Amino acid sequence: MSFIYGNQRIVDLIICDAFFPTEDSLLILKEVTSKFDIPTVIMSSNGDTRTVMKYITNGASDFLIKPLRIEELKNIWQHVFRKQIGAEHRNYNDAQHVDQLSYRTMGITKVTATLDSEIRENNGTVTDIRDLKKSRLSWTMQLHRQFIAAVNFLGVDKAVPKKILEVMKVKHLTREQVASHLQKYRLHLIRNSTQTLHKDDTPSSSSHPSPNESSILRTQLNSSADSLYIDIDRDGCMEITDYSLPRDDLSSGSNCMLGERNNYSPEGFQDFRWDPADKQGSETTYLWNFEAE
DNA sequence: AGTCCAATAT
DNA sequence: CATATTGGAC
Repeated sequence: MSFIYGNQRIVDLIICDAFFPTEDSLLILKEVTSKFDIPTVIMSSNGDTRTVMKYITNGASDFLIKPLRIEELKNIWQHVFRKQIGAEHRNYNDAQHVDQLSYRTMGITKVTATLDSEIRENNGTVTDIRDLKKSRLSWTMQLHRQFIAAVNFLGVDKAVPKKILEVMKVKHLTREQVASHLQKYRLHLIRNSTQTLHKDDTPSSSSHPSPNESSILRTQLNSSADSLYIDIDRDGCMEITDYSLPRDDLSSGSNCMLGERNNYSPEGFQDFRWDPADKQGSETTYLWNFEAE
């Protein structure tokens, strides 16, 4: 509170844990809202309605449930902006205005760290954190399933990134991402095909082919690649799903399917069951099968 | 030090 | 578009 009193002019937003160690966060919230009208965001691991209501009715601008995803923090500047609209009743369509506000909000981390007003100095320097840490699309089982369905729909030989993208109908998915996945998918097709075609060969060459061997096998395969047959996904799932992607600007990132890091098993695509030899015989349906004609 | 794999470069 | 390489997380 002493910091806020001393820096009220440069504090755009307050983020306060509900279980502040030494002070009652509710008291802080009440005092801030009564004296300063600084947007205050409360966060807590406890998100039950009564708790949230308690803080909202006492003036909290938002209530965030921990653990937080970066997507949830990304848009908290809106509370600062909303306050500005109410106070000034102008400029709310000015994109540059928004940028300035969000940049100032981004500086808060620095303020709390240094207890200093270095925000201005940062103004020209602050870069969007998305520029620093680009997230990667996580090909979840379901997304992969849709990918497979699209590929099978088009036919393996006709399945190219652009067409796959059209068939999949997944918002914000880029052609490049599909192309990358397709590349890996084909690689696994080839790998497994060579294993099957040479299953009677010496086990050493098929299980751990040398670089030379694999490239030879691969060229042999390329000629017959068109004859590879791939089963269509059993449920033919073509659900339309909205997957959020790195540069997406969702106001609520709660359903964001983009993981910070994918959760593939060490075996690579085992989670996708690329491997037809997967032996979990029960209800497991192979996403695809193939056979050399 | 090495693997994995989406992103990026060619 | 296909293929090769990179780079960041593990």
